[in-house]
Amino acid sequence: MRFETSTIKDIAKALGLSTSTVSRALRDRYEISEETKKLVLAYAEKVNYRANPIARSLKERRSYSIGIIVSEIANNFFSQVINGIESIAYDRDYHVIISQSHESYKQEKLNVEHLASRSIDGLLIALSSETQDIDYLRNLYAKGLPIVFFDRVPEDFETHKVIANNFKGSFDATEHLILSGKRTIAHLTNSENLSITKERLEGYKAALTKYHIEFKPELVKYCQHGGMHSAELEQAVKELLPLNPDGIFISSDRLTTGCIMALKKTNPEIVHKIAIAGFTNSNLVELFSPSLTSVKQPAFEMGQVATELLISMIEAKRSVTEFETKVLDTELVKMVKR
Amino acid sequence: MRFETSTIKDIAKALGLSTSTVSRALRDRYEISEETKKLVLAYAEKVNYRANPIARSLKERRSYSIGIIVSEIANNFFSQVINGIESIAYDRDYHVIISQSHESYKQEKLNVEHLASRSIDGLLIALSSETQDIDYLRNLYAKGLPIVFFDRVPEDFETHKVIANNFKGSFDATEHLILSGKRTIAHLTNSENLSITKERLEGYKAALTKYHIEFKPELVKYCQHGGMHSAELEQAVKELLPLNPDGIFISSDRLTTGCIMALKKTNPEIVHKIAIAGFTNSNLVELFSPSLTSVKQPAFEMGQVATELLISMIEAKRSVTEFETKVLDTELVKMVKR
DNA sequence: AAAAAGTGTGCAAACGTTCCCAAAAACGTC
DNA sequence: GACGTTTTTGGGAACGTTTGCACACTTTTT
Repeated sequence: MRFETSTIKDIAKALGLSTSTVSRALRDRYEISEETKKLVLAYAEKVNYRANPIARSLKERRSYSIGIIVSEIANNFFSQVINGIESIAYDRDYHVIISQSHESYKQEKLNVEHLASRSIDGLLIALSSETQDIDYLRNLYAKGLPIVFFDRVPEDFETHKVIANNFKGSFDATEHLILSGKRTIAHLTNSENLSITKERLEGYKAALTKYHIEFKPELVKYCQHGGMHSAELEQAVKELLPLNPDGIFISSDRLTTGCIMALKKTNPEIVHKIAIAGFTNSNLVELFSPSLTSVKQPAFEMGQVATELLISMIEAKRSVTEFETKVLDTELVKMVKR
Repeated sequence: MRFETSTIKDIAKALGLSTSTVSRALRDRYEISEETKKLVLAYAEKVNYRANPIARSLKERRSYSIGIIVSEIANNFFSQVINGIESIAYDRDYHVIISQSHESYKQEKLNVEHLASRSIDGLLIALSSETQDIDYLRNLYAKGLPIVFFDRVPEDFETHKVIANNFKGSFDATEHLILSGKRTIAHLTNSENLSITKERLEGYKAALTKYHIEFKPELVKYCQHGGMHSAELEQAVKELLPLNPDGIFISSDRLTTGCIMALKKTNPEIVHKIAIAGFTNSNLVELFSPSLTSVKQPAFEMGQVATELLISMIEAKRSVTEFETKVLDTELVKMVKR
C-alpha cells in the first residue's frame, strides 16, 4: 500500500526534456526560456505535481522544519506561543514539529535529540522546570543547530532569546495586591532553576520594598515540578496557610490554576478570603471562582518574534555573532468584582 | 552554517568495510557475522552515529511520521487526544506533525494537503465544524494515504473510526438535568454537519422522550463555527434566554466554556439559575463558576486507539478492507453542590 | 574429491532532487 | 561564412540510505 505521485523524471520524460531543465523551470532558477518554463509549469499543474520534500531535504541538507519544545500544549500560554510560531513558520515555508517535555528533564533531552536526529533546521525551546544541565543543547548548538530560547531561558547561553518583562509583570501584580490593601502576600512559584522564577521573584520583592513591606522568605514556596503534580501544590498550600496570607502572587499558568484548586481542596472556606494574582494566559479566567487578577504574557507575539529570530539564524550566510534578548511587555488584567 | 554528522560511509571507510555491510550491521538484518556487527555497533556508538531519517525515508518511500488535524490544540479534549496519539506513536518510532484547522474548512484542506506533500505515512483527523465536502480526503485515500477519523467522523467514508459514545453521553447528561428537576432544557450544539452533533442531539431527544418531555426544536441552537467566534455564542444565548430554559445541555468543549461566558456577559444574574451540563474535558471545571455537570470523553484513550488502527493500516501488507468503528464510553462528572 | 549448500561481504543501483559543467543552439559581428 | 558571445539545454554526480545480486569462502553432503 503505497502513496504514488508523479516526479520530475516523469515530467521530463513526458515532455522530452531533461530533469535538470524541468527542475529549473519549476524552481524558476537560472537561465531558462519563457517558453519551456510555461510548458513545464502547465504540465506540472495538469498532473498535479508536488515536489518531494524528502528528496529536496536530502539534497539540500536541510528539512525546512523547526522543532518546538514546550512543557505541555494543554497550557494556554504555550498553545498561544505555538500559534504565533506557526503563523510565521508557515508563511516562510517551514513546518513545525511540536514536542512536550511534561516538565521532565529526561523527556526534554530525549525529545530534543530525537528532533535533532530528524534533521530539524532549528529549535525553539522553553526549558522544563527540572532542567539544570543544558550541555546537551550546547553540543547541538556547537555542531551548528540554531537555537532560540523563549520564556524560560538559560543565563549563560549566547543566542537569541525572547522573554516577557517578568520583573514588571510581577511588580504590577504584587503592587495591585498591595494597593487593594493586602499586606501578607505569599508568593508561589516555579523551580528555582528557571529564569522566570528569579525575575518574577525580583519583581515581587521590588513591589514589597516600594511599599515598605518586609520580605519574608517563608512566604515564598517553590514547586520543583512546575505544578505538574497536585501533591506538590497541596503541600505548598498547606505550608502557606498557617502563615495567614491575605494575598498570593503566583508565577505561572499551571501553578495559578493548580494553586486555586489546591486551595479549594485544602480549605474551601478560605479561598474567597485570599486575593489571588497570577501569571496566566488562560482564556477561561472569567469563569474562575474565585476570580483573580492575572498577568497575561504576549504569548502569540512571543512565538512570532522567536520564530523570526530563529529563521534569520537558519538562513544566515555566515554564523551569527550578535544576539538579542527581546523583552515583551505583559498586561495586567484586574479582577472584576462581582 | 550547517549541521554536520557522521554517515554510514564514514563508518565504512574507517572500518574498511562496505556501506552495505555497515548498513546491515546497524539494522541487524540478513546474514551478518556477530563479529563485524559488534565492531560496527561499537564504532557507531563511539562516533555517536545517527541514521539520517531523510535518506532512509527517501529510500523506503515513507517518512515514519503521521499527520494530525484537530481544530485547535488549546482545547483540552484535543490536547489529551494528542497526548494519547504521541504515547503510541513514539513507542512505534513514528513522529507526529500536528496541524490546526481552527474550525475552518479552507485551513483544514490546506493543512492536509501540506502534510500529504510532506510525505506523511498516515493521517489522523477530526473534521472541522465547517467541513462538508471531503472529496479531497477521498482523493488522498484513493491514492493510498491511510486515514483514521476520530471524534468528528464522516458517515460515508469506509475506514477506521474512533468515537465516543455520544448518544449515551448526551443521554446521561440530559437525564441528569431532568432528574434534578429541570423541564425546559435547551441544547446548544455545533454545526449540523458534524457526526457528533447528530449523535448528541439524538441522545438529548431520547432522554426527553424517556421522561415524557416534549422536544421543542426552538430550544436547539446550532453554532456554525463551533464557538470560535464569541458573537455566534452570544447570539445563540440571546435567542435562548427568552424561552426561559432552566437547564442547558451543551455539546462540546469549546461551546461549553464559550456559552457560560456568553451567559455571564448577557445576563450575569441568570447564570446561577440555569443548570448547565456539557461535554468538556477541561481540567479546570472545578474552578468554574457556575459549576456544571460535565461529560468527559476518554480523550487519551481515543488518541491511542486511533493511532493503533492507523499504524496497523500503514504497516499492512495488503490493503485493508475490514474497517472498525470503535466506540468508547464517556464519563458523567456530576456537579458538586457548594 | 567434487558438488551442493550455507555464510559473509562488496558492488552498484535506486529513491527524487539540485546544480556544476559542458554541449548545443541561437544570435551578432566582421 | 567563420568566429565569438550569449542563451538554453542535457549529462551526470551527489545527498545518505537500503537491498538485490554476485562473488568468495567455508562447510556439508554425496
